[in-house]
Amino acid sequence: MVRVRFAPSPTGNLHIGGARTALFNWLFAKANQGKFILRIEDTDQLRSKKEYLDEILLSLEWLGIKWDEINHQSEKFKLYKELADKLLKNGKAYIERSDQGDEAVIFKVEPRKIKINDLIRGEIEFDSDSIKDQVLIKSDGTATYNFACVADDATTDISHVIRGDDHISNTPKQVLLYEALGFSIPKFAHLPLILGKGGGRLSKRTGATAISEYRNMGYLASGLINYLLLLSWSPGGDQEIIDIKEAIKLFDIKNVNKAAATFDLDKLKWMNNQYIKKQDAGELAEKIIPLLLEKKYIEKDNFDKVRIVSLVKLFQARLSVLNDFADWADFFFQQDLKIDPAAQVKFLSQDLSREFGFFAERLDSLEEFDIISIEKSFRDLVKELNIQAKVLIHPIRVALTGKTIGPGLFEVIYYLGRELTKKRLLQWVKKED
RNA sequence: GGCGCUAUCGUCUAGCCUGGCCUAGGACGUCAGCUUCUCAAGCUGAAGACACGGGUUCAAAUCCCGUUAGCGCUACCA
Repeated sequence: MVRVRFAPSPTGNLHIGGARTALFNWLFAKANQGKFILRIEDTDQLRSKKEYLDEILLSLEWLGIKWDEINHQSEKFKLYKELADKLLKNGKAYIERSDQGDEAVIFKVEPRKIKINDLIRGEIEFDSDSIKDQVLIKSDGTATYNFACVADDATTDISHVIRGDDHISNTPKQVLLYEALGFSIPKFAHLPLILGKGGGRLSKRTGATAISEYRNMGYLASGLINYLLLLSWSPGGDQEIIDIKEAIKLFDIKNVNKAAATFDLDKLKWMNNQYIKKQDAGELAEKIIPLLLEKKYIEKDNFDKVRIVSLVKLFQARLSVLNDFADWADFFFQQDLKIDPAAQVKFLSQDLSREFGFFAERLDSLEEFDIISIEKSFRDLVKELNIQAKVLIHPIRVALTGKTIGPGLFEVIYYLGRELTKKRLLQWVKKED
């Protein structure tokens, strides 16, 4: 039975690297009908915080990574003590007393060679000469990372330890402990690291690290998952858009790369846009509505959902992140239009009173206020005025949306509605006495 | 410093195990064009890589050795 675990420590948020490790573990479990266990490594009582734990759990849930079991190291002090006593009894560990009289349990490292067969990297050999005797139980009575890790993996029957590259050097220390304790050794797979832009470690400076930040920026869990999946893994061909269901079918740990990968926000954005385009506009609207409420663009229990779905459709293809919608569609929700100064200078400097006035009149007299009729009335007007359509389209767009960019003008007019359109047009018509 | 890991376009990668099908494929990004009321989206095209040096071989991106560079670990943190 395949049993894997993801073991975050609640001393920080769930970040990109952790999420990728969790994803690969989860995928490996799913692909092999195994179990995915979440272990909270909270032995560091000083740095572990409840809010971090909550954030990690929430982020995993948001990503759709569900755990079959969960356990906390802070509740297993007794286990660690028992195992340490066992090593003390059979002479594989000793007690060291500090000047203050505190006692620590130390593991004796005998000189020898340790071989591990990594599922991703193949055989790696270490010499225990380079490993010092290891502290098992600290003088405050808590277990050290390597000891707790082995104790937990062994007693929860973890079959495969899939974790970050940074743990390779811990592996020989842990193998020694498995053997001393008489436990069978799990299979190891070390995932390459995810680097920040420029090659260094992923950090705040090189981009957001917390999963929750990506959620707040309006990334879709599906898009982020697909992007993460492609960091250091590929199905072996050219396919890139792989949803989670297909990923379970295709995932094979043998196809994990050995080299570290650099996180690329541009590609993440592209990927997210792919998923936004694929998603049903109604579902997308459900996710966008909270953002609009937050901006006070709409009022709770008092908005036209159908209209919002239509507006979402208007922008869907051009959204990299959900939050883009609130920025680009603001003119549909704000009474007082904010006009981009540069756009105003470029398109509204000249007097368009006559043209705007005519168009407002035509819209007013339209029997059917639909997109086709709006466009027809506009085309007729420019023909009569003997001007090019775009000469008038751009200024009107700026007058109505405050921007030079946006969806098709006639759709904009339709969804803005007759009255608001007229009002925004007429603001540019100089009154003559 | 010691130990370990890694090395294909700027980035993510396919190919490497099982040498010839590789004048190295795809994607993001960049640039150009098409479309068009703008911006996206879409479509078409372009530029762009086997880190270096030695082997082995009829033949090497692929196998071997070395060099260089990058990264990780080297805690009574996890």
